[in-house]
Amino acid sequence: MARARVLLLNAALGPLDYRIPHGMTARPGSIVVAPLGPRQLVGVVWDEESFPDVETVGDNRLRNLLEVLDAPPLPETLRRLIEWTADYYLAPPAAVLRMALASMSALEGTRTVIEYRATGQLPDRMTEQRTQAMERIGDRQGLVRELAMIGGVSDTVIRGLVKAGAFEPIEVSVDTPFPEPDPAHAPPALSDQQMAAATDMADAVRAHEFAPFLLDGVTGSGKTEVYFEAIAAAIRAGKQTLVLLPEIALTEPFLERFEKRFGTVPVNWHSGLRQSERRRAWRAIAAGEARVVVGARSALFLPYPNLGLIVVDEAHEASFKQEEGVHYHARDVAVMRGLIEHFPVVLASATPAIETRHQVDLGRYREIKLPARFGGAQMPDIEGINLLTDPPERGRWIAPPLVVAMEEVLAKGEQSLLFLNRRGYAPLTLCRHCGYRFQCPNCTSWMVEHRLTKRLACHHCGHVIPAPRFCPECKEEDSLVACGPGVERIADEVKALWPQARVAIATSDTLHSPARAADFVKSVEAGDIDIIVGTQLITKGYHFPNLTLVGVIDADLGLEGGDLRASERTFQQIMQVAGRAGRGEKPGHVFIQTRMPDAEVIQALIAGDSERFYLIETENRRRANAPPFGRFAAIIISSEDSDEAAQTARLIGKSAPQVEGMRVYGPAPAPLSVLRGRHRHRLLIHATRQVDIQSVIREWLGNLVWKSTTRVAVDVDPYSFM
DNA sequence: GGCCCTTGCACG
DNA sequence: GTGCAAGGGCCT
Repeated sequence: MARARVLLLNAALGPLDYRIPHGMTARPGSIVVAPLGPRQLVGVVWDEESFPDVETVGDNRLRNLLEVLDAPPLPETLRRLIEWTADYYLAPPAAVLRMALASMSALEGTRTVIEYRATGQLPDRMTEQRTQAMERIGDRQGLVRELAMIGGVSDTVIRGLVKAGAFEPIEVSVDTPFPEPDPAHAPPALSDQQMAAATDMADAVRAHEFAPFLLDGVTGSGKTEVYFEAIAAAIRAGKQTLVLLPEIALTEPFLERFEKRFGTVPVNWHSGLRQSERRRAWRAIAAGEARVVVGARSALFLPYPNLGLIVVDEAHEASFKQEEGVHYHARDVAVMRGLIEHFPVVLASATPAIETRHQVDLGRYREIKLPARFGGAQMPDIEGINLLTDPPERGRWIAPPLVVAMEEVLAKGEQSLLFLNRRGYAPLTLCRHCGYRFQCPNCTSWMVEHRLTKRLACHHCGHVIPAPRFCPECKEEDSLVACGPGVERIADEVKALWPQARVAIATSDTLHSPARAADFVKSVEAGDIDIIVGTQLITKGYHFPNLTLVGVIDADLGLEGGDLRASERTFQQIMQVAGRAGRGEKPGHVFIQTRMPDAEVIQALIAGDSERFYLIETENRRRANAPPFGRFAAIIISSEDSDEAAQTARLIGKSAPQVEGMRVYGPAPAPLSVLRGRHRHRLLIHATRQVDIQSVIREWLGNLVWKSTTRVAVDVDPYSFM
């Protein structure tokens, strides 16, 4: 009898065995519908040998599979990638599988609609309406609704014409094919070095072999142009390419550049797609018809049958690490996909992660360094402003030297950018009278004032309240004060200093849609903006030739958390934002405001010496046995019930195994001790590379039981320690 | 005795 | 995840 082991889309469930009924063809990878109790679930037929520990049940207990869905089976290599990801990140395989089957409607098979077009035959009876409709429509084809619109008549007129034989129905797939990018559309003129780099990558694409690259070069050195040539090689070789971007805000400029080079935009994949767009993209990807896909990290697990290249742009970005559900790092899984499927993976970054640099040092990744173009933009001068000796006035945040520099730039008709990685007006609101502080009811965090929308908002759970007029505690009016700066407050300060200056705020609040982002870019390019105040959103991707001054309002902000990547993150962020200055003909200047002018990061930034920073930081990591030399994992226990969470945390802490080379810290209440109404506790596990940390944790937690209302999540290679 | 709510477990 | 059956408490 034919059996199938099926991984169902249910994270709580391991693989289950089913009978393949007579006449049904189902093999590993087939996407099927299976009965589970009274319900029906989608799943994928899996390889028998993948789960040796699963107990097999007798034939008599098997139920029949109900259906094989009309979608291409999941490729064998993708099944291996799903297993690896589940194993490495200690996640249920079904939770990883869900990311591959990211569109339920795409699994329902080809969907068609009926469109109509003129037959050339005239109806027996003509009316004024019919004549008008037929004239206006001509030989166009469309849905009844569309044709009625074009013809300027009602649906009934069109239906009458169909009945009379003047229009005929045509069955059309709702999923119209995507246009194919043309590698010969507009090849760029590359420098010798760029050409050599592009050739290296293209060779690897054609050789069909695993080859990780670090494509390293300052902003403006042409990284995109170079990897575009690798993409061109993949298209010519009939392979699919995936380009991963760290955030949706960067897709718009990317699409534009891509279209200039290849004559059409690539297939776009992100969480904001509508169901119909998602379905169309998924089917094109799974059919191998989508040649180039650009997307957020969730595009990584889609079932490309024929992937030949992955590019991870801005590969150092922490947003590639997923912090919910399956805690995977898209950069690392991308490299694994390249290894399993034998193709090159390009990590592009002007400020590579320490982990990535280390792989280069070990000889595992090939580094391709692009020098800045001769005669082109150069890295700007970087200067520190010591806030201890040169402070701004009370209640102001722009120090006098920066004010002077901005004044000059403004007078020359050039543009400035002030960088502060804090949305809103002020991060904390308190009552001067009684000391009350506005805190989120669901999270351990302050409510951030947004003066533009007249609200207070929690940046963790999205809770908002209207801006209060009096203190809810002591009822005193006019007693509320804003503490600390956000970008809106900096913008106010700018307006107070230069009332005539045109100021734009660039954050995810103001540039929430691609259209808004495009408008913003246009108005800056057109010279309609003098001063931009922005968060990390504007640290990458954009290129404004007339922008010659960058001011970092608070360089110490990123160092406050004190986690292991604080220095690195600060360095990368400030290098990225500094790269916005002087990208055209004119030289740029960068001012970094700091209370710690002697900190290594700040010194390295001012010296413009990234090599020195990498050396020092790598050495610090080596000494602390931090990644990439040692490893971390976190166990996060959360529950709506505070005692229950604490109790489970203690239980897990008490049961910690003694392992050579491994230390367990905690449990302790998480820094964000309440998040979205759940009380959280954390344990941190620090181990040497020799420890098989996943196996240890699997065994450790596998022996314990806790209430089903308590969630225990494992974060392997954590980026957030909150 | 009957009813409701909570809890635990199976689901192939 | 969800449906169901078992167990315990409490009302009639």
